[in-house]
Amino acid sequence: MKINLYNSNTKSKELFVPIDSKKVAMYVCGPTVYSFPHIGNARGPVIFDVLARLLRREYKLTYVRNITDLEDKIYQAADEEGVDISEITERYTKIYQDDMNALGVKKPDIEPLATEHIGEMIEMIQGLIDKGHAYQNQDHVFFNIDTFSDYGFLSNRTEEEQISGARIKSSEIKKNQRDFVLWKPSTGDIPGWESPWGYGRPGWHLECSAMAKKYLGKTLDIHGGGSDLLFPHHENECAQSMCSHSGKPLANYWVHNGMIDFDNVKMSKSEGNLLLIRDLLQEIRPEVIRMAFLTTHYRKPINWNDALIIDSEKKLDRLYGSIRKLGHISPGEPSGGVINALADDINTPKALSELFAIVKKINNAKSDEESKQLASILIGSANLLGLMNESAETWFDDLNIDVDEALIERLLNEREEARSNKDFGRADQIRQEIESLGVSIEDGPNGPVLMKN
RNA sequence: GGCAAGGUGGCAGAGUGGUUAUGCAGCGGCCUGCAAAGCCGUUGACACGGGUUCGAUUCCCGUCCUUGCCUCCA
Repeated sequence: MKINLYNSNTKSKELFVPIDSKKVAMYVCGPTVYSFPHIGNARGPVIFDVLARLLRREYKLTYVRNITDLEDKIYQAADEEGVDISEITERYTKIYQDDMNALGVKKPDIEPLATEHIGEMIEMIQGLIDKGHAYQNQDHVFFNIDTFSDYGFLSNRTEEEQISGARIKSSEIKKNQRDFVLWKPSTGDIPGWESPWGYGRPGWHLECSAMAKKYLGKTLDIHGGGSDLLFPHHENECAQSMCSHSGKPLANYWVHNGMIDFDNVKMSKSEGNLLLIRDLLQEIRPEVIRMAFLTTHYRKPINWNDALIIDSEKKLDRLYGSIRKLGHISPGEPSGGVINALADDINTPKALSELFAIVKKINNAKSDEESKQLASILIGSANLLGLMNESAETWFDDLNIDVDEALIERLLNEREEARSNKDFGRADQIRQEIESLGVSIEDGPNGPVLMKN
């Protein structure tokens, strides 16, 4: 299997060749745990989950996704609620993990906490100071950008561009206004650790560099994250890591997922248009959300709206519909078409079209035997995308609405009686009544089947 | 202003230098008491203007428009 990935660094699709032909090291920037994750927070995890599933077919993958439990917004949240910082971080870490699990995102191999790696960070800062890439000033330590001539290579920004575009106020304690903080002092209730530069805490970008190095080595095969992290977060990670590791690249392949828009406006805290996963799951089944993500190629924006949800649900209806009458089917080997689509820069829309091609074959199959064989391939293929995790029975039975089952049962019996008496006017009347309750009826060879409207 | 992505049929959304995406919706059949589901067939597209080419939706240039990043953000 040859995998091609779009590398943000070179802005082109490249053949993926890991450093070790048997192993792959992948690091993805995880959440800052200070509030409920929103739908945008889930896109990356779902995409990288698909990539991980694909990679595991071929390689021994070590997938690391960090938890940032060390950040000023967390302290602010704790302060506002009047609770301990750990209460905030533990609560939202749990919620994040639960939400991801609901969406069928498998756990990464390692989920390190920033607060458990302060030692590694201090060590990295010291190394940078020793090499002349960082300097201390007024209890702060800054990365000295002027010592890294490649600064800006990842996000493709020249120095002039960074300065002309920047609205950062020039700081008196920095040598260059683009220098970023590696260590800063902590006062009051803000947590801190003892360090050679006084009591304080690390700057934002450092944790990823330190943890990536610890668990995966100096150069990663794949580094992933949202496209909005490209600058400055990943640029700064690169600077720190490369200067710490005598110029070795931090990652060979940079993979960035696109954002989710809401009415064509980016969903973000500052826009105040956050859609929480938790709230969404009240109304929508998790697999529908996952399908909605996979409908669009990962690098493009997704516009989130009701039509997308309805569409996604119907796609799943078609997938599950094809295996509905076949009983229990075990997942088989995924189809080559699906694997190839995913291997081509995670082309999930193409992979879905391959799934529907199998559905068509199942529906056209001449025998049950043939259908079942194809269904096994379908499920195995869909599983690679993290779809079709339940049985068709569960999918269609899960009406997910409040219904008076006894009432429907009674109406159903009444209708069957009318039908057997060829009183079709009455039968249709009852069907309408049932449909007004949110349930539709399908008459099949084995009697009527209920479906959600 | 700089950097980057994109404008595909009614909607969503892949892809391609020359013939089919796919899903939903529509239309005509089959099936059904009627429907639904399923099947068969079918309408319908590549922002605009140039250029390269035997031929461009696909490559190049320009125009218009949309979006993201440049500041915490997935």
